[in-house]
Amino acid sequence: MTLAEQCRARGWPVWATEDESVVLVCADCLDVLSLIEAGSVGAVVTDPPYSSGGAFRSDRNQSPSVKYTPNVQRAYAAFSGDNRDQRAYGYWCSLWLAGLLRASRIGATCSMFTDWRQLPTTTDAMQAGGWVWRGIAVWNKTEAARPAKGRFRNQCEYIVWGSCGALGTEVGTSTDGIPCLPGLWTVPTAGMEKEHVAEKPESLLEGLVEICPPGGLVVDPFMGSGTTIVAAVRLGRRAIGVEIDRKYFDIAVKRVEAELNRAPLFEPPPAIQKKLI
Amino acid sequence: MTLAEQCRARGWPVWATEDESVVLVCADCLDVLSLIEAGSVGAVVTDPPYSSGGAFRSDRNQSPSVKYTPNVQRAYAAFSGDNRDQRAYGYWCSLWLAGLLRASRIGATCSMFTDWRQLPTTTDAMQAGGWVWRGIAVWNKTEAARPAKGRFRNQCEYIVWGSCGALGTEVGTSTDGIPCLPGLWTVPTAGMEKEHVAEKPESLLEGLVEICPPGGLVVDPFMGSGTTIVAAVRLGRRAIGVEIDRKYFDIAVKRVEAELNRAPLFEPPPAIQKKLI
DNA sequence: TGTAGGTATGAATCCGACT
DNA sequence: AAGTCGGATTCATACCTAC
Repeated sequence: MTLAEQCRARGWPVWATEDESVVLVCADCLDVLSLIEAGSVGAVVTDPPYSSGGAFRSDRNQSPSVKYTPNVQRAYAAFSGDNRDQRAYGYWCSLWLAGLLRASRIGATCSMFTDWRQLPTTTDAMQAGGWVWRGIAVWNKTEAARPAKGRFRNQCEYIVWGSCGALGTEVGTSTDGIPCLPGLWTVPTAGMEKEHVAEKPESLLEGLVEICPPGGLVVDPFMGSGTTIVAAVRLGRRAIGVEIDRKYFDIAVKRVEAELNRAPLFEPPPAIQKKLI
Repeated sequence: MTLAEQCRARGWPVWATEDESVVLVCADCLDVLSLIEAGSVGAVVTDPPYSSGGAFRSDRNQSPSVKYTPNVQRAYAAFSGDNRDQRAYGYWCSLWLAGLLRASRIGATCSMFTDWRQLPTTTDAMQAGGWVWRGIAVWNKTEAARPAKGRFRNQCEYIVWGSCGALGTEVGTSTDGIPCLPGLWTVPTAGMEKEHVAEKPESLLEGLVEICPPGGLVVDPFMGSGTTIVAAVRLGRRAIGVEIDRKYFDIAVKRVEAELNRAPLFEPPPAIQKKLI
């Protein structure tokens, strides 16, 4: 049984292309990961809920859109899984990271967003999940949440990345077709038409998806509104996306359908910026 | 007895201006910190040896210039204290960080360089030393990183920063005269005439020193070739620098003397770039 | 002044050979 | 032998030299 068939059999909403080169599932990722064929994944690219931004349980218990954007008029749907404390966040991350490792081939990579506050927890969790921690890439948002006198602006988010075992040396783990990738992207968020509080720019995700060999399988267990999957489709990678929240799942399906329906001859996708210093 | 007098009494090489607005000491910083007047420090800005760059003790035991720059024609003098494993590095950092906290006034800040590998250890050590961890600033070195196919370039180093208690709110901790500081600096190292393998660009340190209130006291317990002290002098801060290696201490003294002897009317220091996105 | 080509560089990393 | 050592190798970029 294919992944889509197994998920449908469990009663989860599923959207997939006919050849299942793209499969989107609405469910808890911890339930789905065990169904992915072992050794099939080429790259994990994901942006989990950070569970950051509050020292106390009551702060974290607020709905995320209230917590992160208190003065913003636009209302975002609440998203799930953003209410763990730092220790629990680490344990929880190591759970799904371990599940993804099982599904990954040797030499696959895992790239995962985090903010400054959760960065140490995230590197621990990645290693606890069995991945070899390889480094940190930086996303320069250019805008700080709150500029303040006498403080350095926290204007960056971070991408912690690692590999499933050796990188580009073992049989079948060639880096052919993968370029040298930048370690820093400067992509402003200003003026983005966001569907999700934490939505990332498409050009940023295109840069990250490039670490997956062409034609390889990209997995995003926290799909949100689907930016990672759109980028993967655009760059000719296969993709699996999982999202627990029905509202965001529906948004992601729409965006991925729209991307697949683009007529590439008349409206080619924007060139990926190779150099983004 | 003044700091310089106390250090001379212990037989350590000392260089100081007459008013002791700048004091440089050649000694182990752990021995010197307890002599600094409690509550006098406005900002710690430092770049300790990372003890990075190798999975095995034997790798770290190589001379730092072999470890970090094996193909390079030019040879740098060795520097001390670069051979601790990750746990020992954390303990050692927390020791001198605690010593600096005692010497700091409420609202003082500590900014400390680290690389990706030691970043989680560094944030732990800063908190263990009693500082309130406030964030991470980023130094984008641009071209300097070693590129590799299928990997994100490690082109950034990180500045972990924190405060001695409350920041800019308690009595006497005003942020008057301190601007909103950037959270990312893009400063290439290419073409730098370096005296030390790990020497940082002067403009970068000028940016960091700005977090100290004008006229305040900047301390660098790992002075190296003295870039932090030069930046502090240039921006009108008082400064204490400590360096254990005599060779680098002598270099630092020369650079600081040269900076103090500049005729500011005829050769003004380069304007500090306020905005370095 | 402009272009092309060669060289030096990087706060490493990897792997085979060895003890 | 849940190890250790040492030498080969990585490639985009800046800079230098030649034309």
